[in-house]
Parts: sequence; C-alpha cells; structure tokens
Amino acid sequence: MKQKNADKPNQYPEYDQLHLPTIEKEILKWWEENKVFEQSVNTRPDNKRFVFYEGPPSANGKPGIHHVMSRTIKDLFCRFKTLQGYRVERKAGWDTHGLPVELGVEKQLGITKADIGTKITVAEYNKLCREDVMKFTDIWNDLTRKMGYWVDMDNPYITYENNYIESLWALLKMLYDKNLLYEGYTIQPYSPAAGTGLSSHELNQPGCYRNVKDVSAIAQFRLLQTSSEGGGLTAKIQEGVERGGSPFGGQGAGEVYFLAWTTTPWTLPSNTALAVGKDIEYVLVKTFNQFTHQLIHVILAKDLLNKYFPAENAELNFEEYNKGDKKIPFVVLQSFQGSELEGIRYEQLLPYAQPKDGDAFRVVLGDFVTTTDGTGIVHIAPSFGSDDFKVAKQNGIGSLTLVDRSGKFTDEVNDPVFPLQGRYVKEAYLTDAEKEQEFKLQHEILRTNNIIADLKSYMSVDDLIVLKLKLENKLFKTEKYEHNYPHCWRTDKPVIYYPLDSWFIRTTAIKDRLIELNKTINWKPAHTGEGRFGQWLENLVDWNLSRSRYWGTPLPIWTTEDGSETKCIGSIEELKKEIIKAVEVGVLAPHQIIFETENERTFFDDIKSKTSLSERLDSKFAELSLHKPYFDNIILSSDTGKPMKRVDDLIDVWFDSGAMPYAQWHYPFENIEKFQKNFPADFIAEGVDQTRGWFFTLHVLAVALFDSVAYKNVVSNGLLLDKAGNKMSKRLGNVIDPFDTIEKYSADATRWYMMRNSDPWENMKFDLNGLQDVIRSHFGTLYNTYGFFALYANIDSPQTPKGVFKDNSNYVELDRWILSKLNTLIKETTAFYEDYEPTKAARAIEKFVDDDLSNWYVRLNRRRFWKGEMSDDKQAAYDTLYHCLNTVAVLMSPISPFFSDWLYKNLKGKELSVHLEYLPTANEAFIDNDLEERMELAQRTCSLILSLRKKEKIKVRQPLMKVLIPVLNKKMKTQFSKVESYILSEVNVKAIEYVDDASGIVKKKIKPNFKELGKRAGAKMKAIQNAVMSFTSDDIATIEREQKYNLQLDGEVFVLLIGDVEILTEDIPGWLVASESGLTVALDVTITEELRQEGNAREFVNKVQNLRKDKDFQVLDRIKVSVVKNETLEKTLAIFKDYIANEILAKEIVLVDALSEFDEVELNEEILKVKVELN
RNA sequence: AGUCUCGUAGCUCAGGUGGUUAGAGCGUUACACUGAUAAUGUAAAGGUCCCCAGUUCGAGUCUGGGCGGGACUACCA
Repeated sequence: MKQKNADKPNQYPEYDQLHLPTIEKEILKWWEENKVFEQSVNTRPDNKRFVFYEGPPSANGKPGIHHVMSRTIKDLFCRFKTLQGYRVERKAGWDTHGLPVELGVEKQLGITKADIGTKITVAEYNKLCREDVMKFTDIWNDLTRKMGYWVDMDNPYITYENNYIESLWALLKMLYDKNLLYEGYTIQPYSPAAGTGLSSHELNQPGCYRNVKDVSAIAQFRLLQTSSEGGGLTAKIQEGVERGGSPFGGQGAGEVYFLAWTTTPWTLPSNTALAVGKDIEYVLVKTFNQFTHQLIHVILAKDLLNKYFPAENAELNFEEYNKGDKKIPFVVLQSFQGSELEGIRYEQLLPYAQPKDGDAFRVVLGDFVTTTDGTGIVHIAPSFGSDDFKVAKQNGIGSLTLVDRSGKFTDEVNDPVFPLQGRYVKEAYLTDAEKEQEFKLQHEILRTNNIIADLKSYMSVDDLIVLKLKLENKLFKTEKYEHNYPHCWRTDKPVIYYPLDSWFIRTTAIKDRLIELNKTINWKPAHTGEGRFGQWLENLVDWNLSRSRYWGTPLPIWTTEDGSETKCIGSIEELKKEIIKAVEVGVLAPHQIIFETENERTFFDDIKSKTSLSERLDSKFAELSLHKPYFDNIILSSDTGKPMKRVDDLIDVWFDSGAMPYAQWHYPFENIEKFQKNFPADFIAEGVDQTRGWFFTLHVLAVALFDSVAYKNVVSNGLLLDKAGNKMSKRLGNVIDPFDTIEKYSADATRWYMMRNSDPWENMKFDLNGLQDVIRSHFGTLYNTYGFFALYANIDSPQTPKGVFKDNSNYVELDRWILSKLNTLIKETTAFYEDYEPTKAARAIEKFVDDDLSNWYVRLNRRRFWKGEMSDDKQAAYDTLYHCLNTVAVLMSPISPFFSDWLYKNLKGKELSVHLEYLPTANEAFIDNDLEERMELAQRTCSLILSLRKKEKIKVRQPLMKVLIPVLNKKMKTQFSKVESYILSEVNVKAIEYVDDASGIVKKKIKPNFKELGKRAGAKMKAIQNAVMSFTSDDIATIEREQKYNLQLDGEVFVLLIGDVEILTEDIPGWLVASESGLTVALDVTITEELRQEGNAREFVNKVQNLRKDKDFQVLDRIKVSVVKNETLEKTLAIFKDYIANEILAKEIVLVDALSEFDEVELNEEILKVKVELN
C-alpha cells in the first residue's frame, strides 16, 4: 500500500486506505527474500520440538477453498507453537497412488482397466500415472504460498518414490514377522464372466445396476424338535403347536418350519444359518403347504403375516380344506420376540456338503434384518453375501462355497435327480448354444426320473432348485421378483458376491490396545475421538490391504503355488539376495528376472557369475521404480526350494499415508535418529472425513509397529458448505475459488473469517459477505486504531516504548484498565490456543480490539492525544496504545500472519517480523478485576444515560446538570467514584449525586436468589417466592439490617438469609429513570440558561470544526472566524469565547455586520452566516 | 440401516455444573456523534430455544421418544 509519509523515514508509516491483498503481496515478498519461515524454525532450539505431520494431499486434483480451511488450522497451531519458542519443522508431502489417479489416466487415454497390459503396457501406464499425479503441483504450491501456509515444500515426501516404498516394504515385513499380516478372504463383488473382482467404484458406474427379474423363493427350514437338538424356545413352540391340536415331536402334521426368502435360490445349498431381528416379533402359524397340501406350522415375522395369509382366511375351517383350494386356512398359535429364537437349530435344507468348521444351522441375530420384504427371516450363505459373512463370523458359523470361480456349482452339488453339478448358477452366463444343449440334457434327465414328462424349455439352476424344494415339501412360495441387481460393466453379465483372497492386517489382534491408546489422544472435538473413532475401533474388522490395480505399492509377498509357503520381502537388498538365491537354486532363469524388453533379456541372459548378477541387479534397481510390472515375473525360491510367485496385489493407498511418520524419513534404512525425534506427532489436523482414513491408518500402524500413538493432539475440521448450506459442487456451480477469494478479499480475512465464525469442527457455511464484515469490522478497526496512533505519534514523536512496562502505577485509570484487559487477553488467548480452540481465541482478540481498545479506550482518550504538548501523561497514553497494538499483532499472528506482520513492522521496524517474536506472558500484576468491573459499570451507566437523553431528545452536546445514582453499598460508591470522570465527560453531565438509604428517596425491590435459595428451599420454593415478592419496604429494611428474616410458612419458620435474596433499586419517584440488571440512573433534564449557552458554545464549535474539515485545513492550522451579528451567539460568546477559540484553534472570533463570502450553519434552529479562513 | 453430529432472532453464532427478563455481531428502522470520518454511538423491532413426553419447586440446559439437516460406514436377503 502506498505510504503517505514515505519521505520521512523516522515516522510511523501512514496510509490512505486499507487494502489487505496489497499488504499480503508485499509481506509475502519480504518473507521470501528474508527466508522468514526458515528463520522461524532455525531460531528455535533443536531440543524443544513441536512435531507436526502434514497429511499428504493428492496433487492430481486442484485445491479448493476447503483446503484453505484445514491448512489454516494446521498453520496457526504451528505458528503459535513457534511463538512459544518451539522448533516446528513441517515437511510437506504428496499422496500419489490410488484409484483416482488411475481413473484420470484411463479417461485421458480413453481406455478401461481391461486394456491395461494389452493396449498399453503396465510399465507405460504407470509412467503416465506418475506424470499425471503431479500435474497440479504448481497450483498447490501457489496456493500454499498465497494463503500463508508455512510448510517446507522444497523437501516433500512423495509416496511413489523408491525410498518411500522401500520403507513401506520394511513396515509390512515387520507386521508379517509379528504375525499381523495374513491371507484370508472377503466377500466381494465378483464377475465370473470376467474372472475378476470389482471395486465398489466399478460397481457404481452408470448402468451397472439394472432391474432384472429373478426367481425368488420362500423356503421352509425344518425346526429340529427334540430338546437335545433344539434351542431354548422349544417348549414355547411346542405349547403353540399342541394348542393348535397337533402332536409335537412326531413326523408329518406336527412339523414346524422357518420361512426364509431369497432372490438367489442358487445360494440355498450353501446355507448355513438363518438370521432374525432381535426386536422383531414373530408368529407361529398353522396352515397347509400350497404345493404338497400337507399340514404345516411356519414361523415368520408378525408384520408380514398378512402378506402371505389374507386376514379373511383366518375364518376358514381346517376340516373343510381340500387339496388345491385357492384359499388356505391358517391360525396364529403363538408369538415371540426374535431374541427368543436365537440358537434354535434347524435341519440343513439341501445337504450336499457339510461346512468344515463352525457350528452351523442355527438361528442367529442380525441387525440388518428388516420386515420390509420377505419373511423377516434371512437365509444366510456366508460365502455369497457380506452381511452373511459378517454375521456368520460373529456367531462362529462355518461356510459352504459350492460355486467355483467360473460361476458353476462344484462337484459337491451332486444331485441324483436334478442336474446341478457343474452348472452355471446364473442363466446369463450360458450362451444360447450351451443353453440349447443343456436343455436337451435336462429334458432327458427329468423325463427318466419321472419328474417332468416333457420339458418345454431350459430351466435355470434357480428353477431346478425351486422345483426340487417344491417336491420335497420345502418350498412355501415362489414368484418372479424384479429387483435392482449389479452387473459387470465389462461383460454385462450379473455379478455375484464371492469370497476372494485378500491380504489383511490383523487389526483385531491389537484392538484393545488401539482403544486404550486412543483414550490418550486429545481429540478436537472430543466426540469425534470417543464417538465416531471410538465406535469404529469397537467394531473393528481386519484391514483389507489388497487392491487389484496397477498404480500403487506392490505387496512384497511371494507364495508357492499351493500357498503353503510365503515370504515377505522387507528391502531391496533382501530382494536382490533372494533373486540370486533363486537363480542359484534354479527356479529363476536370469532372463526371467526383469522385465519387458528384449534388451533386458539379453542383458541378464549372459550372466556368468553370481558377482556380475549382483552388480547388474544393483545398477538395474538404481534406475527402476518399485512399481508393477517389474516384480511380477520374478520367481523366488521357498525355503524348501519350491518356486514362489509374487501375490499380484497392490496395497491400499491408506497404508501409504498412514506410514508417513516412518517412510518420510526412509526409516529404517536411514535417519533413525531423525525419526525418533519426530515421533509421535504432537499435532495433526485434517477434515473429519479422515477419521476412518488417515487418522485411522496412522493410529493402527503406530500401535501395531511401535505400541505408541502416532499423534497426541488431533483437530478434525468439518465440511465447508456454500452459504445456503449445500455441499459445494461443480454441478451446482457454487464452488468458491480459493485464488479468487484470496486475490479479492485476502488470505488473512479468509483465514480470520473461517476461524472466528464457528468452531472448525462444525460444518461451516461459507459466505463472502462474512468476509466483507470481517475486513470492515475487525481489520478495518485495527487498521484505524493504528492509523490514529501513527497520526498523533508522528506529530508528538513520543519515545518509542521499549520492552514491557514493569510499572503502571502512574498511569491513569483508563490506561490501567486497557492494560488489565490486555493482560487478561494474553492469558485467555494463550489458554485457548493451547487447548486447540482457535475460534475462542479469535473472538477474544476481536472483542478486545473492537470493543475495548477502539470503541472505548481510544474513543475516550482522543482528547489526550491531540491536546497540548508532549507530557508524561501523553507518553503514558502512547506507551499504552503502542503496547496494546503490538501485543495484538503477536496474538493474532497465528491466524492472520500477513496483516499482523505488517502491523508489527509499522510499529517496530521494517526489518523485523512478528513471526520471529516470542509470545508475551501475562503480567498478573496488571490484571485488576475491580478495575475491569467498574469500567464495565461506567459503560453500562453511560449507556443508560444516553438512552434517557435519547428518550428526551436532548443532544449529547447539550450539557446537563446532574445525574442521580442509587448505590447499594460502599463498594459500589467507591467503584463509581473512580470512573466518575469518564462517565461525566462521555455523557456530558456536570455531576453525579449518589443516593443511599439515608436519602430516603430510593425505592427498593427484592426477589429471591433462586440459585442460592433453591439449594436450601427445595420444594418450598414457590411459597417462599410468593412471600418474598410481597415484602414491604420495612421488610426489606429488616432483612438488610438483621442479615436474615424469619419467614412464616404454614406454621413453620424458614430463616431467610441475606444471600438468599437479591435487593435492587428500580425507581426514584419523580425522576426520569432507566434501569437494567440492578443498575439504576436518574437524570436531571432541566436545562438552565447557562447550560443552554454552554450547549450553544459546543454546538458552534462543532459547526466550525465541520467547516475546517470541509475546507481541508490541517489539524494544526490556526484560523480566523467572522460571523454576521447574532444575538444568541453574542450572548454565548460573552461567556465562552475563550473556550471556543481554544477548541477551534481560532486566533480571532469577530462579529461583523455583513460578509460577502460566508457559509450558513445552523445553531440550535438559528441560521448563522460564518466565514472561516486561515490566519 | 448403523455410528456420530447439528437444530436458539431474517443471517452467523454465544449460552460450565438446571435458577425465573435467553444474549452478541451482522442486517433492518429511527436517532445521534463528529480533531479516527468510507470511522463511531444509542435505541427499537425481531424468539412456540425443532416437536412430544418425563424428572424437578424450577428445563434452552438432564432423560426418553420422535422430526429435520449433515458426515461417515455398510447393505439391500
């Protein structure tokens, strides 16, 4: 910004107008030229560290305004700790792997995942990913600079670098050695047609979910009835059955079945459990099977009863039922809660195979069970549904996987009658020709087995199973059911859920420790740690690390074909050794080692000796990246000499970022000491969406590897929404560009607004109007306050205050007051920052600057600054104001680093920076609560008096004689007397008269002090309240005198203490009174002739001052004033001429008969003709 | 569906441990002030504290149930 007095180097700079973006550009340039960030780190000692971890952003997307939010939080606490003298090194980082990068490249090339390895080599593809991921780095760095986020961008950690990946391998190996890394399976979407698993992203491609019609079936699962076999509810069921008139326990008529619905009958052979809802009510119903017409008892959810049993059929007589009747009679015999059904055993529906482990064929509780569809009882096939898998695992139930990876039934599904073995479970997997051939076969088999004489068309596996169930009295109902079903985006064929091999980190093994250590972490807000994160840990499942993609860290695990032997490689060195060993053993031919080109083959083909192989590997590894495909073909030798292939998977990118405390230093290969000094972090901060992301993976790895937390304090900020509360999205066009915002409104205002508006963990509605307010009200006020200081300091040239004052005893009340406030502010702000409460800190600073410093201290002190020559009192005023401004600059510097530095430089010198300062400590001796209290009393009193003036329409400029203030006690009077002068001058009244009891004119009012009295009175409260409210003034006098009062309540005596009541003054009969929270003032509004003259004088001064200003006179210019004769003014001048002349710096005031040139001014309804000229 | 969270003035937000007139700023309206002047002050209007029930002498605050917004996680037999 342009400095007005730049030619006067010894002065405080003065400026025309505040423009924050300009300030920021200047300051930024200065920071960079002087390496202020580096200095702010290097000037702090190595042995006093505050460790911060930067959560790596992905540079393949552009930064948004929400990044300004989270980075402001990171930056401000690092800056705060620097002020406290800590050394805060901040290493930047980039997250470079993962699906978004791959998808971006695929889109750019117009290819799909299937084309990788065919249309484009994996090596080329990964090269493109590598280039692409860093494409917005410059934009990110630019934002980092412009928003004033101090982080070391020159030495970032980058997750795709070999050193980083090698560290990851070392960590994986550590986990492997601790038996925390294992191979298992999860139920994932799988496309048998493509032979590959699908990610949830792939499943969410448009068009993948389609409405299809499938055969659905409600199967009957027969309850095992003897008490030795069944669960606890047998007796209740038996009672119900017998009440219905059937014998329980026998075969036939007394059988009881669970009804369970499925849209995938092909999973029924793999059924191993049934799930019911704990709080769902179930009923036992007696009826007939519609296909076999046998008498049956079935159990289903009560809510769904009438879906299958029309209410009117309850009237039907069982005796009159004939086979084939459309209307089937039923009767409800019993009802129970789902929880009562738990543990009951049933007969396996289709016993083709038995699960190898676990205790199957029981009823379990599942919280996913609903009564919106089906029967309220869910068929569980753990291999083909992830809910199923989870609930089975929780309940120790084994699984059956009677479908192979090509989507066909296994050989175990060997049915003597129905052709199921080796058949595709989905009709869609068959070609028309296959279907035709299969149809012929089915026709023949069903005919010879006397099931269907002349089959008309192909029957799907689902159809066959339904038919089989029907014949065996195991089917309750079947129908075509239309539902949304996922399809493979590549083959268009339906997807099935299928158990797929994966590598896991056994987080469940360290669950207790994860929970325990989490309790030592300081979460902001606390509920994210206890609630969201805590719940997540309580319900922990093992971390599935496997990803079948291309651009990422390869899982360094090799296994033998049969999976009996595995090896985890923890370093490049180890890999080289294993390669050499493999070549020696003979499982790996040199030409297989690496890689893709003919050149490389010959390169390794002519290996003659071990030494040369080792050397060549060294040179090769030096130039290769540790990504696919370079290890895919390497075959290692197991300990028993068997060949081992690498597991094809990559690892979850969250492992990459969770490992940054170690991998950023290439630990454990280098920098071991550096790592130790920087672990764990004192502080991290990210969006709340990282709770299950980065926050989680950091925690898991730290606990698993080092039995430590990874971070001690964590701030998770909420979402940034548009001003209407909608999520910002390109589609809605409500995205706010961070660069535009900074350019137009400045980074400081943005940062300040974000921090002061609401706690960062709340979702924030971002409104540009809010920025405007912040600039005007906060920065504008502070800027004006500085401007005021500079304006007068440049005239008076006070001594530059040095250091901190030790003594304020000679200072006037107002100075001591603002210094008291200031020291309170230092204390509070420090505590807020230390507690990671930036909003409270910002608001406290804002209140101090706007309310206390500007609107009270400066306003009341203005006269002191422009009146007279330099004096001790003036010096005290300058010292005080300077000290306040300087301290505010330091306190606010973490949040708004630019403006605070600008302010600091203006005050202390251009060569200094606030960011190299140290945080001031509060001087307790300066904090005076009584003083703060009485100043507040003064403010409230002024406010009341001004409101009275207002009511009476008496200008403040019109002096008044006196104001009456009732005081309740001595302390109040003392308090008032010390601030009396401020009140009088602020409200332009000549005297305060204090009235107390003795005066007899104050009317008192009493009411219970509920908080105090409530403790003792309890239920008597109402009665006491009534009694107290009807106290006479004598009663009040009594309690004041005696300090207690014996209250008669229903014959009992209740001793009322003085502390149990509040006594207020509220009225002074005959006076103009205003009252608020126990403070009452009465104003004498009589305007005497003398007062009127004085008012006129002040009015005249005011008008002339306005003229001076209109004419652009300088503050110190002397003037001559001529006025056309006027009687009123003449009278006023007779008394107040000296006063007026002094105020307006007039050498002469003359009354003349006429003026050729003049201005008209209004003086209390009279028009004066006035000429003002320089003298 | 589960977990967490939020709901107070037109808007943005404060309101330890329950206490009787529920606050601030912005905005609106009116008035004032004027040696900080694109600054400042005062006042007015504006509230079923999301709803219902409970505990209590007393609930914005505690308990239960609902409604609505948001985030995350998962699923749809």
